[in-house]
Amino acid sequence: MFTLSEENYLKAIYHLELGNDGGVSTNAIAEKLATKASSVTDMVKKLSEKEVVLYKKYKGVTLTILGKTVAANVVRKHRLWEVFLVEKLNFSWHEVHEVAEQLEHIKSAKLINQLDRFLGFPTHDPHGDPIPDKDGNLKIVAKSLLSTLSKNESGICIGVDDSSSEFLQFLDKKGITLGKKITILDKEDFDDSLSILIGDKKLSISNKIASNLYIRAHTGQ
Amino acid sequence: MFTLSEENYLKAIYHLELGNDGGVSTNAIAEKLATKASSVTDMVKKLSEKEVVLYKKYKGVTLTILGKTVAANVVRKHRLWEVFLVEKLNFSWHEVHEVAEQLEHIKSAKLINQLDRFLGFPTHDPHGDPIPDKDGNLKIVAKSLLSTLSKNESGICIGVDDSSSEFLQFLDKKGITLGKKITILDKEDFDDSLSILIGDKKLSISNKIASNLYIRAHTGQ
DNA sequence: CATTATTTTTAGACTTGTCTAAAAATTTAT
DNA sequence: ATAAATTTTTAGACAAGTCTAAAAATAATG
Repeated sequence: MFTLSEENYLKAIYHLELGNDGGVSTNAIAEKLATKASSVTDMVKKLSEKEVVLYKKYKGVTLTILGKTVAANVVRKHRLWEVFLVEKLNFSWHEVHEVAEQLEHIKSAKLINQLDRFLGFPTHDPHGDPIPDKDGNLKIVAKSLLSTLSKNESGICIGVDDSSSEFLQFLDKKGITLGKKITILDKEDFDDSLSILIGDKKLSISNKIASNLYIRAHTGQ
Repeated sequence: MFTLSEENYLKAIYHLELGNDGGVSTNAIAEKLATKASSVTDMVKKLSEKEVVLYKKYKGVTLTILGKTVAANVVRKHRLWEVFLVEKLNFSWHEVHEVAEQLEHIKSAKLINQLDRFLGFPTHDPHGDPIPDKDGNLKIVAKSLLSTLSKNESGICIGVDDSSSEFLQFLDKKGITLGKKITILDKEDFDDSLSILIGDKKLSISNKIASNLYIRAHTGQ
């Protein structure tokens, strides 16, 4: 069994490992968890004894198979709860993270299995991130940043890179939500801003926005 | 804001105050929380400084108005989550307590308000206990123990006194659930056991069982 | 390759919540 | 009402998780 703190460390390492290949540095973990490197060192030793991470002094940290399973399970719970909050309790996608951070630590296998069933076995959370299955595996969907599409190409909005509350609220305001079809009408060379068609609305968005929106190729009409 | 531990102390004191009138003793709290009296003394001092309890050395503890509100809110969350688990996630009534003990500490006003709405504003949890409203008030329903009814009287089963997992599973096995009509067919003098009619089934139950089942008077047919 | 600069670890301290053992207060009983 | 029993509090210690400041290791630079 793992404490709340241990689970948060495992989750942080899990996310960092997906980004960088290879070991994760003490400092990177400290930054992610808004704590101090010295605290990370202490905790990492503990996790190493519990055999959920591999740790060599000064050499960074890697999750073991067990560690990865534990971490993925926390992520699974987080994302399932996010779906619940949005679909059943009418939360907006920018409101769910904070609450899910708490709910992800509730310990009950039956709870999470039944929740999964109750929600209809969703595969993605409200930000488009994949939900790991019971064994911790996640289905990777080929996705590209909207900013990489060319003029007249189109795709389905399937996720965000930056899931900060501010960005999500901005998207809400613009009417950009998951599942919508987006077509590039034009690209401005001097600032890389885009003119897009979303639904039946024409919008102009900056490159910064386009670099935080994930698109699945839209085959056919 | 209150820590998990503080909330558990407040909840314990809240429940103990409903039983005994007057101040609650250190020992009673210690027993309820399976901790030591010395730990209770420490915590009670802290709660006193936070102005949620009144505390005089050697004289026991009472909740302040604020303390009662906080405690009732934890109870409210506990019971709403129990309803959720039973109604939406197909938990049995004997399985919900442990999980609700965790869920009751999740902090989000919106979460609990939306959950309340999602569940249709329930007034009682799966064991028949009343759910405090947002202000901490609870509707007391007149109830009697089944063991106090006389021959040929009947009533609706509305709650249990002992909500241990064992007792609840026993009731499940016998087909005794909330909302069912129970009629006393006969009372045995020598052991106070009862012969009852529940639904269309005849059962014989001991006095111990009958002293743990709450009944609402059944007016009319 | 020697010297900075950076990263990481160690050492010691602090907080929260708990415990044991002993002291103090209260209650019960003779 | 005084002695005995019980309850409650105090004092000191411990574990988990964190912090600061200093030391050690690694990486970067001339």
